Amino acid sequence: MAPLARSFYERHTVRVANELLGKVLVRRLRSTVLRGIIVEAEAYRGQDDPASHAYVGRTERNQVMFGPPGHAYVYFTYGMHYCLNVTTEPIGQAGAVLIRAIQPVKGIEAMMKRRGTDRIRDLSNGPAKLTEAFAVTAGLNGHDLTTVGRLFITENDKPEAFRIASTSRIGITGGLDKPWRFFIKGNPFVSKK
DNA sequence: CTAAAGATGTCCT
DNA sequence: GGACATCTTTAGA
Repeated sequence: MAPLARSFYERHTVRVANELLGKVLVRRLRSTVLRGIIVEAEAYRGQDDPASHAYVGRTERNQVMFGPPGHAYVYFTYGMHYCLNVTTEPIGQAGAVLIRAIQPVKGIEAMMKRRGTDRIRDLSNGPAKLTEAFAVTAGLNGHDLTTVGRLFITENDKPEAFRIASTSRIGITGGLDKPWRFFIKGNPFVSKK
């Protein structure tokens, strides 16, 4: 399956977050390929969004959010965790979608080894968990997701029907009025309860 | 099972 | 110097 085109990402961030649900994240390592279905995502925009890193304007850390759409924005937080976003909106306009949870499909053995657990449900049901399972670190910050490289996103070749639910975003203090967290209803790999 | 606390680096004021 | 888009471990019911 070919990676999603740049035009997919070059739209309103909330719309992209919705449509990323059910898509497949692909991570290519030296001798392994990891695949998983995106089951939870959050939208973060710019000056209109107090919860966003880009709210304060362009800085060294968040500059990827202002760059071209369809790139990975990886940042380090809480002193020990990485989180994976994909950039959205046209160049110059900040936007990113945080991938919060993934349903493992392929390479589960390798994920278990990386995560140090054999409980499938705990492999990638949270933003920092999935980056560890998928070996995503700062080295992938700014990586182009529209080519078949180390990391990209494709359509699911075995799609199943699902319904989308939305709530306020998690772990933030500002922008709680915006229901910009989206997840697949009833999916056991969604974080929280 | 739930609740509480600790770990820990980087960014921004 | 304080806050942080989190997870794990430990203690207790």
